[in-house]
Amino acid sequence: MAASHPHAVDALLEGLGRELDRASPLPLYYQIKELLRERIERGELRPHERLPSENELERALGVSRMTARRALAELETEGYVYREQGRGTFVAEPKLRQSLLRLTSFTEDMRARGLRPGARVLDVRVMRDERVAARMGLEPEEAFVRVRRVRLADGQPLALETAYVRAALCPGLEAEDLTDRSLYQTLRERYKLQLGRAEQTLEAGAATEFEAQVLRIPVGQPVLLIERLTFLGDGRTPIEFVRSVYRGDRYKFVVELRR
Amino acid sequence: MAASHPHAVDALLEGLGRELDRASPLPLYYQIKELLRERIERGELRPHERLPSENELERALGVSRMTARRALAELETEGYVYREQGRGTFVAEPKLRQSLLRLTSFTEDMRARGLRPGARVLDVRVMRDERVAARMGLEPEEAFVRVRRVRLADGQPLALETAYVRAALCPGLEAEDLTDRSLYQTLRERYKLQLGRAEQTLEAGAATEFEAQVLRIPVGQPVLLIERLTFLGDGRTPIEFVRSVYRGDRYKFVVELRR
DNA sequence: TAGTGGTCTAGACCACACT
DNA sequence: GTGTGGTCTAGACCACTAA
Repeated sequence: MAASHPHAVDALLEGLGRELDRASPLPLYYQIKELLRERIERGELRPHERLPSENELERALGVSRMTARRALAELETEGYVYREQGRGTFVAEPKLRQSLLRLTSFTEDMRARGLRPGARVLDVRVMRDERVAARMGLEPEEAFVRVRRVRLADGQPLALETAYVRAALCPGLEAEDLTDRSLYQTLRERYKLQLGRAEQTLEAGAATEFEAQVLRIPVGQPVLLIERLTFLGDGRTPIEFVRSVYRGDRYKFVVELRR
Repeated sequence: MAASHPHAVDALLEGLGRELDRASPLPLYYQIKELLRERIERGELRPHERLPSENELERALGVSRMTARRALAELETEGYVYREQGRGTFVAEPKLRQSLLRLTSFTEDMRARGLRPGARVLDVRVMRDERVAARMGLEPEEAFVRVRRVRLADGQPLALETAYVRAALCPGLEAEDLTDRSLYQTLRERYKLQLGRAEQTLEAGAATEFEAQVLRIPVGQPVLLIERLTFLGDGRTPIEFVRSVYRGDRYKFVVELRR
């Protein structure tokens, strides 16, 4: 009984016991995992607070140790908790969870960095592009809305962004004003398009004359080239291909890798 | 007995049985997983080829089903195999494996790309570095083993890699020959250090004189700078800080973003 | 019907941390 | 010493797939 709040775990276990549904088709380990995850995300369990041990879950919920163990082990691989042999299972820092690879828009990315996002539209047109279509696994005749914008951070040019969005999935997008607006937010709110996953590549390059002019840097300066192929919620339908050119001196890409 | 090559699985099981070491301190499930993973990465098991079933592993290796199961289940979460109820366990497409965001060594990264990894050691020393220590959240007096290597892909220089490993956690590392050897594998197998997660940043830069000479490119050419802070399995104990400089014309970083 | 993976139980021994 | 997580065993029943 080493916890600072002796009754905290007991109260938690009681709640879990009430919510666990043995008649449900959902596996027991999954139900336990989800119940714990909800409490962590709602902040009812604070970072570094101890979760029930395998033994406590076993007794309180009437499940075997392997079932309790699986719930805790999956929470660990998903980054919600960390486990220490001989000590227990504890809620992980939210920072670590957030920095997991999430599909974010430029707007969200800048806000997370404490910068004011912006966008200046250079060009919007409906067009075809065989290479982009091939990259997305589509027919060469596929029509795209191409949106070319300068992305700003606190008013300063940070990136040149060229997005190719499938015209068939968002009719009329070319008429939208995308100045200082998130494209992803527009797709979500106006066209009800839920984004799922994206395949992204990053490489180093040197600024071309056009890029240098737009980004206000000398020709040949290092730039970070980022290409992203985004899919809808089903994980298979491509929706957009984006090529972005970031100033190398002002932008750093951050990822969190696991296992 | 539905396999197209009825004896393929039998031969595989025989090999596994010989390599499994019950006296090893490494867990059985881990050994089985690694042996299968090696065969997949070496291409001995082709995509969509069936792996031994849990039952077959159980009988051939003399382990319990849960142990065999855990090896296969972890291969699944790591993207190496897919499992279908009632059918079996099969080797996944390499493309899907690569795009998953995993904490991989240079060695694993190159193998996944179908290239032969290598390493030429430039310098190994035990030293202090206040800035690196601060970056890792350690006392300024902390001692590191600094390993500076040229990383090769198919024999060609691809990156300059400088790793700072905490000397206290791997005594004698400076005496190891890390030529053409994975540092992570050495940490895992010789020092029993399990890596957990890593925080990584990527940015674009221009090659310095030294980097250009080592990578055999002109000074000022674009390079991809990757810094990685790696933690042990507990997710909180820092173990190494690595700064890598990749040739911009030959290396592309791939990530898969979700949600 | 036989084989597969998915879930679950009820034990066991171990290394490790705390006190 | 007690409690924790890490590994492992030897069973069980189920849903699903394929012959």
